Amino acid sequence: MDLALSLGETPKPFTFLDKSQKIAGNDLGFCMAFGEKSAEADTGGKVSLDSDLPIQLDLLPFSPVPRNQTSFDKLHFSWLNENLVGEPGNVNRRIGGVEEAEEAMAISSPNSTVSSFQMDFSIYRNGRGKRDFETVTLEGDADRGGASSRASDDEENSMARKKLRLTKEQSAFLEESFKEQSTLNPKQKQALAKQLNLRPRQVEVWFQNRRARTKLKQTEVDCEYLKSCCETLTEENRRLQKELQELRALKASQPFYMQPPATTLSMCPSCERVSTTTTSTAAASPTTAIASAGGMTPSNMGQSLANPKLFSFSPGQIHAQQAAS
DNA sequence: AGTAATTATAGCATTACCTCA
DNA sequence: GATGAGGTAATGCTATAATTA
Repeated sequence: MDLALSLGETPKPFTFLDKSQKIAGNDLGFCMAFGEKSAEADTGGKVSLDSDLPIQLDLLPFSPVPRNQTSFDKLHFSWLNENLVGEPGNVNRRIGGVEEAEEAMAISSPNSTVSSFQMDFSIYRNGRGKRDFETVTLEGDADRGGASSRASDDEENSMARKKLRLTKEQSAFLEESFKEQSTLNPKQKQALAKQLNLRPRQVEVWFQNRRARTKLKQTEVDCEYLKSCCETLTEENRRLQKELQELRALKASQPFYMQPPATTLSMCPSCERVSTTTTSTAAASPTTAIASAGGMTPSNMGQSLANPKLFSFSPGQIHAQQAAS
């Protein structure tokens, strides 16, 4: 049994003879052809495909990509740069005129069973040619985001939660898009989904997960930075304690040595330079001195480490100031 | 103008699936 | 072949903002 699928305004005759060339080519995903044996649709809307059923899926590209382009760095994410509906934090759901028609095509009406159902056809193979996940999902459920864009309860019950694996090309394309913009407005999402032959919800989820990964990575980096700061300060504290001990020992051995007045360090908020004021009470410890120099208490020093600006003077500076006084 | 309802989306935590050692 | 760990797609929930009636 041959099954031909054509998604687009101008269905073209299916030329299965061309499929190998189309697959072999590097043009991304607007025409997919697979040699499979048979298709059985179950009531859940899934179709499992066997090995020699010829299927061609033609999709009209949202923004045409030249056929001779072979690397993603040549791709233009024109849709990312357009002044499209909806800014982050200002989601515009009003679509008018041509855009509305276009959107209506992309977002199919849940009630329409004829022209507006969205077909999501996904066949993925891993590197060894093994079939990872194959479904053909016929869904009248448009992407809405949130619960209603997910499979209906019936579909949910009838089909187990399958995990698709994005192809390398899809992942790379999504990565490139993410580099340009970490969030998508609805139209960009639609366009990307169309280009990658994914459901908009999948694109949305991918971006959400990608943002989460980025944040996690950043947290790890921050953690490492704070750790190194902590180590540096611990080492510096150790050094200053040692120095203090030496000074005390020196003082004990030379009781008639002129004792300098105790100093308190303070930082000028404008120039961020450390200045000293002579007081009658000595700083309890070098750590206290450092903390007071930054307008901090030792207990909140840790928080300030995250912001180097707040702790932008080196212990050496303090030392020099003390020596100068 | 103020308000409640609706809708879309982001963030987050978690689950479930898949791959690989 | 079984298994555990890690990666990640998907889900569920909450909070927030924009829009509409």
